[in-house]
Amino acid sequence: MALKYSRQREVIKDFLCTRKDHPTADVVYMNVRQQYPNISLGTVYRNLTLLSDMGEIMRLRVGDGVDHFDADTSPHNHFVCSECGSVIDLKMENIDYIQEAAGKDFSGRIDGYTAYFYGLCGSCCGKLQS
Amino acid sequence: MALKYSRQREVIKDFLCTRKDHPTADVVYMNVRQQYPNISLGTVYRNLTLLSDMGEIMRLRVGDGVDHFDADTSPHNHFVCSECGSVIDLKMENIDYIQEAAGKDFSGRIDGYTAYFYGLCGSCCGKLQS
DNA sequence: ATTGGAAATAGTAATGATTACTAGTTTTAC
DNA sequence: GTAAAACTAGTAATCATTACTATTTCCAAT
Repeated sequence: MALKYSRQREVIKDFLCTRKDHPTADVVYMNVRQQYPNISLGTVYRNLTLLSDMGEIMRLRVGDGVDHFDADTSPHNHFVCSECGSVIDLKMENIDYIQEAAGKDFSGRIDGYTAYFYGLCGSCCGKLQS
Repeated sequence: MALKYSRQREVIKDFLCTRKDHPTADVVYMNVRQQYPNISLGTVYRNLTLLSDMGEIMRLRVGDGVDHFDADTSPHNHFVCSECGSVIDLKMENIDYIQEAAGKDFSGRIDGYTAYFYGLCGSCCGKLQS
């Protein structure tokens, strides 16, 4: 009996599945509280960690000091806007080749990688052309 | 007169140049205090930020919750050991092509990327084979 | 060389994301 | 039904980093 059902965890997972913008724990908390008014922030954090440990969701450390979460666990890369901070999915060819490249002259074992691209998102790009 | 000389900044930069292990602000603080006993942690943080803003050093956000700093500003990639947490330089071919790949089907502007590889370093790899 | 003011410093307090703790509640295997 | 294990809400603690403040240092112009 490793894992027990919890309504809170279900609601958190369900909410995350409706979003494609990689919300932070705090954003998840704010939203989930609409349907589940007295859920605790600690519960949100614990379940997000649990779900990502189980591989049901992904934790994104994009380098802005706050963890983001993604219900889409299929392999894909992310873009982070330097202006507005939004985290966006990238549609691009597979680049797993870089993992091979990294392992060529390395004495340890490489299990994976994370790649984040940054710059200006489409919306911020337009705004700054005035 | 934008930037003024400071002995503290010089000592911090000099120390960082002697290290290839990408120390954290706290490690820099501990070590610099040997030659400069009453330097403040805030001064270390402020100068590390200043130096990286000027492009003299690099700030590495490897996703372990602590910033690491690197005096080597030439383009290269990093490996993070999942076991011991050490951050190691990788000797590998240039992979800037992934930035082109990311920009192909993207409406914004891509200015750069960060790629971190993870797994077991050579030393931890050996220890876990018992 | 003196000096005025901008930039830097030490020391400390504040911030903010995340984790830990605790007493009580829910789930579930028997 | 029941008991143990897992979970929860609420709160306190942690820890990296930033902000604040009174004082000191650097340096360009006199």
